[in-house]
Amino acid sequence: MQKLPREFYDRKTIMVARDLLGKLLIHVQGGVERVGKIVETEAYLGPHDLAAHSARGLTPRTKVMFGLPGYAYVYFVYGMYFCMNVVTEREGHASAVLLRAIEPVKNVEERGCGPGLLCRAMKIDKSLNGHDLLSDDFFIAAPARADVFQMVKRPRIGVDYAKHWAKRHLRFYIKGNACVSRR
DNA sequence: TGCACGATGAAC
DNA sequence: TTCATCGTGCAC
Repeated sequence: MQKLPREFYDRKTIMVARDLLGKLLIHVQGGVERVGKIVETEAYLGPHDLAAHSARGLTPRTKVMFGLPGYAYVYFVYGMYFCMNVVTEREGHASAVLLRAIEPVKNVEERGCGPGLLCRAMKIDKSLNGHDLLSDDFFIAAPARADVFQMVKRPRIGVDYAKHWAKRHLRFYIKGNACVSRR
């Protein structure tokens, strides 16, 4: 299991979003190592992308998105869920990849289908906002044996307000995966 | 200082 | 289609 290097994140956001499929998200908390396989992602390209939070500019909330690649951007939505992103590209580019679903691999008791449930299952909350994903307690790694799969591209979920940006196929998932069979 | 609205999920 | 629930951003 190889931890992804900084250079992995310092690339085109769409490439990062595609390449994150099949990778392992690891969160070690209180001596418990939880592992989930990433099966669905969405790319948010930067301030010019009207669906991205960074389109609102640099604010206390989006600060992490404007920072270095390879850091976690965790935010609170709808008064009850957390969503986790991975910051991509150079500092100031303000782009990120939203992790939308994981498949439980180890020590994950709940299903992680959907960005809110993913965070709940992996015990990810606001305290991990701005956390370096090259750390030893919260990171992403390539599995020892990469599985073969087909990738599907679709429009992103819940961003209808973003005009033409809502139509672009910036959502990626592993074909046939149980988590993303609907919508 | 107030308020409309979410990168959601579950129920109906 | 509706609702739970509250932080964020922007209007005033």
